Amino acid sequence: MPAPKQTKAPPVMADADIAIVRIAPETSFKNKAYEALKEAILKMDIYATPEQVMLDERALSERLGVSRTPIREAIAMLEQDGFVKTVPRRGIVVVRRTKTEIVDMIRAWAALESMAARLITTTARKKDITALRDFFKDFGKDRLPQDHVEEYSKANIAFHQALISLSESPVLVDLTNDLLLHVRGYRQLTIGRKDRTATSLPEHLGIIEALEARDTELAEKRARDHTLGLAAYVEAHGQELFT
Amino acid sequence: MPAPKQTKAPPVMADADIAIVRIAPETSFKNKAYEALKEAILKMDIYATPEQVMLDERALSERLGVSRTPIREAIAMLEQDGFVKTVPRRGIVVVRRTKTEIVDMIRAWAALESMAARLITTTARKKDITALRDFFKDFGKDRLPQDHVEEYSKANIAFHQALISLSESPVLVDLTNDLLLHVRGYRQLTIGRKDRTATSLPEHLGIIEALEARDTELAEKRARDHTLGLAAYVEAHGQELFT
DNA sequence: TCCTGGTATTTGGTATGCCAAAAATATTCG
DNA sequence: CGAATATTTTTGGCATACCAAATACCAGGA
Repeated sequence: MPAPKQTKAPPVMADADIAIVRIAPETSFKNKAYEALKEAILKMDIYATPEQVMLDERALSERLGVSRTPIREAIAMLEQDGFVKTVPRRGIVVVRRTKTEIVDMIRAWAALESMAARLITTTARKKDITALRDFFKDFGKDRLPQDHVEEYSKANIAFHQALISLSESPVLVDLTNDLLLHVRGYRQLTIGRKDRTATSLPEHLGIIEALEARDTELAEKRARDHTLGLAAYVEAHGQELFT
Repeated sequence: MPAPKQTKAPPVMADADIAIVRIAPETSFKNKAYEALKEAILKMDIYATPEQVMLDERALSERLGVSRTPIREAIAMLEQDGFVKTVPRRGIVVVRRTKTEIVDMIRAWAALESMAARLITTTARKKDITALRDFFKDFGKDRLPQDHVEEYSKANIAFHQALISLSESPVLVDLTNDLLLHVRGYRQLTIGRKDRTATSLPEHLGIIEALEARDTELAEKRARDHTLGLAAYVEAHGQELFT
């Protein structure tokens, strides 16, 4: 790139790169509708309501103040995610997963997380690994997780997400987040259970130790077994939730 | 449920469940367009063309003989899959993955497949496991894979898909297939390489043996290492493909 | 010739309207 | 009264028209 001429030049764009990246294209209605509907679906306790939940395009478009077109596109996206299923001339139903499906998802999650653990042992910085302990700093002998289930549950999810992120693998992160969204509503009812919460913390610390020790095989195994334990728990005790 | 009256009843639906599930709702234009576009994208050699490939809604709608509406819904779905990315007022671009992304996907694939192997050792029937050998029955000492790369590549993919299916885990199957679609076009250029093909067959047989022996840990390890080997290979030798 | 404006065109985004199938409701007839 | 039937309403699918932003193109002037 040639140096700027020293003579008085006509007004040109300043040479210094002004910090203008690109005018942010304000998200389209389609994407706004997608986010809004996704959040609404995740928020509603789908497994608590007895009859199946239906969505109505026209009602939604009126509710969100946009036409049906962007709504329909958002629905199409949600259907790809597996959150809803549209039945022609019938309606749009919010998908309920069966217990078997949830267990299956948790197993896949275990697979992805154990791979993340494996990668972390070879690439992550010690500092970042140790930082994982912070998620549980509020819990200990004098403040047991099983006495603060709700709070621990949040820390738990945050820990797992941070763990996966340390792998620096966008694919693992994305896939896991997707799975977590499906399992989540469910977690509120099961993961928080006291009997499991008690064993959860030590297992988490065990994973962190293996990561710090750069023991690839052990870290993978502990991460896998921990989440598979959850799967087994749901399979054994989650019956009543899927009537 | 009350028992049917024994008196001569007026013509009603037969009691025996006739195997009619539901009149198949002939797929909508939206879904047809989705399948058509997906196939077209996968078929085109996206990594061979120098300039980025763009799609045009109007051209597509004319080409497929439908209006833009179902086309746009199909595009929205493909975008969820990560096959295309639409830029407002600019166009729809077919996404190119970088080498790093492909490697990342293969790692995730390895994670899922190793979990499948794990599950198979505890649930699959001996007969079905043994049947996996059939995919390679056309290859041997007198007919080396590296001399029939194209044919072996197909057998290879079929084997992996059959393997995952044996896990009887819909989630693992779906996630793996999705990943495979992204990696596939790529495989044509890399997996078929002679140097790797030579080691592939023995590794496959090793996996099958571990499955037959119901050795959970070993099967998992072999499945994982086999696919991670592919990831390492692409990472090391796939450079020239991503100019 | 080259730069500058301005104009026409392209392209995705959105709103509307109509259609047919399905469901819900009303009606008719034995 | 009850069941079969006709009618209305509901609902997703699709086509079309218009908009605004981004781009491409073109004419005029230094």
